[in-house]
Amino acid sequence: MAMWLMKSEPEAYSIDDLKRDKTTMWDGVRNYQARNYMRSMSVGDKILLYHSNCEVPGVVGLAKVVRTAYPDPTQFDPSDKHFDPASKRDDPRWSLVDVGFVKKFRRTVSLTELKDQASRLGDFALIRTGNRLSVMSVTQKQFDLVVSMADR
DNA sequence: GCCAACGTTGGC
DNA sequence: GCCAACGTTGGC
Repeated sequence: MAMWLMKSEPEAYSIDDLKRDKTTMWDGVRNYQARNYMRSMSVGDKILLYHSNCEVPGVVGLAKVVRTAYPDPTQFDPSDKHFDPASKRDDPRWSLVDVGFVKKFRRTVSLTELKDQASRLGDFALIRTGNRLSVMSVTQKQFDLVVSMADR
């Protein structure tokens, strides 16, 4: 089983929205590496949910993969913000997975705290400078450390 | 709102 | 295939 970290802007879609919806299509990802990660996901893979572009950026809870990758319908919708006119229906460019709510942490594990733990986290994509990936893989050790930080 | 660090696009 | 211009991400 693999583990991942996925970002969202809470103003667009927050962990509270996911808690309400139970599951959601993780649509709108328009980055090839992030897309490739989603295509490699399996049902049951664990996800650290991260809030970006907000007052306290950080990991806010856990989710899981509930459906493996399939074409992102928003790429074909001209009225959608993420419409991609270059994507063909018989060869869709963008994929998504369905994500299910698992739990919301009692507190946010902030980006600042994660940077403070950089030496224990090892090579963690999230805290590499200039990283803008919205989907990244994490190791079991990194996953467990973040979860233990949330319990403090 | 600023801006650094990217990724993508398109002319050549 | 190079690379400048442009658009986006996301912390601060």
